[in-house]
Amino acid sequence: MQRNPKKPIAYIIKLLYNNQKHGFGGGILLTIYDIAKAANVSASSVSRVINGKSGVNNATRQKILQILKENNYVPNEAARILVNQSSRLIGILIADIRNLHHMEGAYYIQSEMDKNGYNGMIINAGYDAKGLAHAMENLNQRRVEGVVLMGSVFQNRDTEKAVRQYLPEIPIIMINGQLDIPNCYSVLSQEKEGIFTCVEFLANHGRKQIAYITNAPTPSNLLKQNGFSEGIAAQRKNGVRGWIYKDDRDDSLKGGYEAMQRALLEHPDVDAVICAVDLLAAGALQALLEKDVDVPRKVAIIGVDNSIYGQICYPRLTSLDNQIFSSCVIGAHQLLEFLQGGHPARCVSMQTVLVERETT
Amino acid sequence: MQRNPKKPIAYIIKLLYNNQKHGFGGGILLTIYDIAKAANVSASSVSRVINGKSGVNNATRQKILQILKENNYVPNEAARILVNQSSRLIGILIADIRNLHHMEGAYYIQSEMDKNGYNGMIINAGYDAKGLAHAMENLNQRRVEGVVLMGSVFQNRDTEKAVRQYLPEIPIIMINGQLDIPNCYSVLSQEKEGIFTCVEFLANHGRKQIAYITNAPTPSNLLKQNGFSEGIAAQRKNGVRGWIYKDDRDDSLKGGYEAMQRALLEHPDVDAVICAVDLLAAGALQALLEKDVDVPRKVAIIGVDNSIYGQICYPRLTSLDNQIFSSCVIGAHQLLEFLQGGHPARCVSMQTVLVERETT
DNA sequence: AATTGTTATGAAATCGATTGCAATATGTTC
DNA sequence: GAACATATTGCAATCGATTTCATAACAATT
Repeated sequence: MQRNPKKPIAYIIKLLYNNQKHGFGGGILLTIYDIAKAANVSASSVSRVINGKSGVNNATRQKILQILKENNYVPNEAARILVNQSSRLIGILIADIRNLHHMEGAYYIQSEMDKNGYNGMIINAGYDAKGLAHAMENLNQRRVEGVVLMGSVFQNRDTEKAVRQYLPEIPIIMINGQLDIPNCYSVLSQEKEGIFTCVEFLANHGRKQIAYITNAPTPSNLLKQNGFSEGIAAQRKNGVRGWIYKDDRDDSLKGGYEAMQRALLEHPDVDAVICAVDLLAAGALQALLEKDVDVPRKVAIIGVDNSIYGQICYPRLTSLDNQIFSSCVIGAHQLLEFLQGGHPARCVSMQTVLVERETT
Repeated sequence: MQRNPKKPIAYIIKLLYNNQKHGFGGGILLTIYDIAKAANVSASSVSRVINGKSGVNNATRQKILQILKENNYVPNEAARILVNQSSRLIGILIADIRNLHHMEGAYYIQSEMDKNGYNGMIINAGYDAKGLAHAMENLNQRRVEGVVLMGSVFQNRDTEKAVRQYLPEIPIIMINGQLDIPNCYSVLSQEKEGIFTCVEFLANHGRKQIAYITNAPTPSNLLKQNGFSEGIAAQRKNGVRGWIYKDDRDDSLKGGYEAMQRALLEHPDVDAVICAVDLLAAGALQALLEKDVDVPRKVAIIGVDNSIYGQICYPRLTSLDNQIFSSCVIGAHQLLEFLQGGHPARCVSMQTVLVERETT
């Protein structure tokens, strides 16, 4: 073992000349000037080395490189952003970051952007216009170069207004929704068609009395509901009937539970249920199990999202997968293409997939 | 309605003098110089108004205020960070942002910091040392003023090394874990004691053959496991026996399921199961239901975290609540106290609470 | 009217990194 | 050895905001 390990040169310098010009302030965070002084060169050369640019003698470069490493130099991002006029930061807006499905999306977006040298900042925007505006102002302040809106909750006038006010000219990617503003690109999940085929699927398996349970009337939920109505209409000739139950509360699990109770009361012969999200379906399942209704023999259930929630249920939930992974990867690539000066597709549609498990 | 709404003054100026000194570059983002020019004052005065400082004539202040508002001015955060030598940013490190329990913690931390004028940046660090170091370098680059480590996965030498290397001097808050470095504060959940009392609880309800299912050997999981062992030891006099099952895979649901199957095979008389996390318990419950074992009559189950997962299960899961909400609020306040120059408690312990539902 | 005190205002330096341009040093060719 | 080309290097301006200090303007006091 070495007795007297070499002390970082610039660190010592930092301690000695503690009140000179250029970055000898408090703390032990070094600036390129500290490094330059230690290497007996100018800050320009240090900068060139850091950024891997040519125009530095190889011997000098190696020396600077070593001092950078020895002293664990990390550039000041704020200074870089300021001079480069580019933050390489994008915002990922989520109404509630405790929503598992949306965080999964954020994860994919973030890792995709990361691979391309961008940082993704996850922001909890909340559900109201005020929180949204506040979040967008924050993102503007940070000079983000793009924003991803996660989920159709953001498809509304308030968002359009806030975007126009705080983030004009910046590319917006919307996962599962559309906004009528310039530079907005979107990935849409064909949930309406998906629910339509769910009805078809159930009808083909002999189900005739189908309930549909939905919660907050987000654009996505309204689309799905339409898909249900149209699906029922298409199956009417086969004697299929349908009813819609709404329960617009925060707790979807309880919402599904109580909606199902109502459905059983009003239509005891119901033999299938489609729920707008898995959590509603989990609640509905509980209501059925509580009444000792045989699932799927007597009543079939289908949820949406193909989330872990459905796999926790027992019997395990059949669910319509809206391909959040693919949607987000595509969304991230739309954004990257735009940032690189290209012209991404305005809107990409994703087919849904019915994942059959034990409740159908 | 007004016919000719006043065009924002500074915006027009921006368009006219598009290549002057000071901030007339591309885009339509205004600088204080733009505002200053529009108001016929100096940038100093604009800055003073923006920051609500005294030393500006009231008439001038009102004029500047109006122009700021009209033009939707938002300050450049990078420039502010640079000159103020303060980012008012903290990092929230999470191994996997798709982990619901940890994101819930992040949510509480973020909103608590938000109330106090700090921004919380959520970073997905991954489970390996390389990802961790990368995350910390990133946070250093952004000059964060504090870091919250979410969960005991970060209680290890790699983290200590990475902190020392990239974030020396910066306060670290660890939720449910401890680190042997300066300026590290922590909130510990007394999970060991909690599991101990779970064993006691089960024994008091006449359970004699208790299985314990655990997954990845994180410090928290090891503690809980010790709590189980000690609990069993304490109940041995009452004829209670216990067995530990480990299943160290990514998919906890499946892990719990298969561990339970093994337990049933090796010890058919098992009459209670404690699982290190709710998701394991959900899997274990499925294995029991599949074998038509009566829960809780024949076998009782207890999980840990009191998460939504447990409420999706049917019967609904009894779970040991480790008070993530309170832990995070306390952690955030430790951080805030430190940042305000105070001396927060080095370590706060949180009592756990057994939330009884239908599996006991 | 002269002096002092107070308020309002702007010029200039600063934060840390990048980069165009000028200056210097080195190498090449005839 | 002179003229020219090329490779290194550093100075200084720049990004946008904040803040100190000096000056100007004005009111109050004797």
